[in-house]
Amino acid sequence: MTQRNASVEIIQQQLTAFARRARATAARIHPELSLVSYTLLAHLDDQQGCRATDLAAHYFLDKSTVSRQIAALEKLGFVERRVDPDDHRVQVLHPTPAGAAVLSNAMTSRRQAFHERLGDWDDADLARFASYLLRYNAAQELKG
Amino acid sequence: MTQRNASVEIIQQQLTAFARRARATAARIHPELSLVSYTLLAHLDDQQGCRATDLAAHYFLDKSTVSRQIAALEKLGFVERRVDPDDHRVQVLHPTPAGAAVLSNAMTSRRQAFHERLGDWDDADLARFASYLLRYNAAQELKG
DNA sequence: CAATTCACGTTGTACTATACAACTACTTCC
DNA sequence: GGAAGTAGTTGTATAGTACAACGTGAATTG
Repeated sequence: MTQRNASVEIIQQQLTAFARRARATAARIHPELSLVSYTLLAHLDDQQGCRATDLAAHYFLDKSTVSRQIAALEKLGFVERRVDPDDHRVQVLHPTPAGAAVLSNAMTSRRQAFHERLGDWDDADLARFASYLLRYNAAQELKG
Repeated sequence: MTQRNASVEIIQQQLTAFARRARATAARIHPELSLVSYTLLAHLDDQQGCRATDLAAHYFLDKSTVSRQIAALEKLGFVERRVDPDDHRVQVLHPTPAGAAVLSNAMTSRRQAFHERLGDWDDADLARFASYLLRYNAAQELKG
């Protein structure tokens, strides 16, 4: 096997191993917010509100999945809906203050966990790792 | 925000994005074998047979989860059990020829998909990316 | 402008992956 | 030989997901 093939094989295995653990890890570091809820809520926060359809498109989820996730977040009081006055079909979603607070805690826990795991990396390696992941995912999105 | 924090943030986001898509991607590249089935079967193949408990420990899964996954793979005719003659509690698991065949197809598809995504990377970057992922996951396993 | 088509979201249904707890069957150790 | 431990299964519950059918409102078009 060439060096190149060996590298690809390792990347594949390691990304797969990571993916398998991600949900469980998320549950451990912020039990109050699942990986998906966290992701959706973070997107709402980041975008200053958006539509369910946008979330579905962005995360390759079915609109019914998003609908249920949002319903759950709403039931927990973390998200609120505001009907778009220009188009009554549309509900613009926003984190509530409680949602923003729980998100902020989760982000802090996540950030801390990642900083711990990456604590002994030097800055140049971190920057390079970050750029590789960006590049990898960007390619995914185009071809996916 | 420091450069270092920015890198950690990106790593976190990108790994999370990857994880979210991994199952769906696996389903697309090899519909006949889910991400988990694939992983377990690959492990059996790689280890030349092992016990359910070993799989559970290795992948941080509950033994009941492994039990059901293996039952499903057995039902599909991809795995067989051989009671360990030295310890009748133990079932040593092996891929069947059919299991090895389907695994081999799935591995080929995966490999191809990864090679495509990584096609325009140069060898040095690939090798470095692989080493970063190894390092990241190794740290996870110790602290996990 | 009325009728058709389209877009947004919800609900019914089904399935997969997962965990925890209770259980059975076997082994080991005192 | 009985107590304690280990391997695996089964019952039960939950999360996340998809697809299909639907309701409702918007846009287009003949």
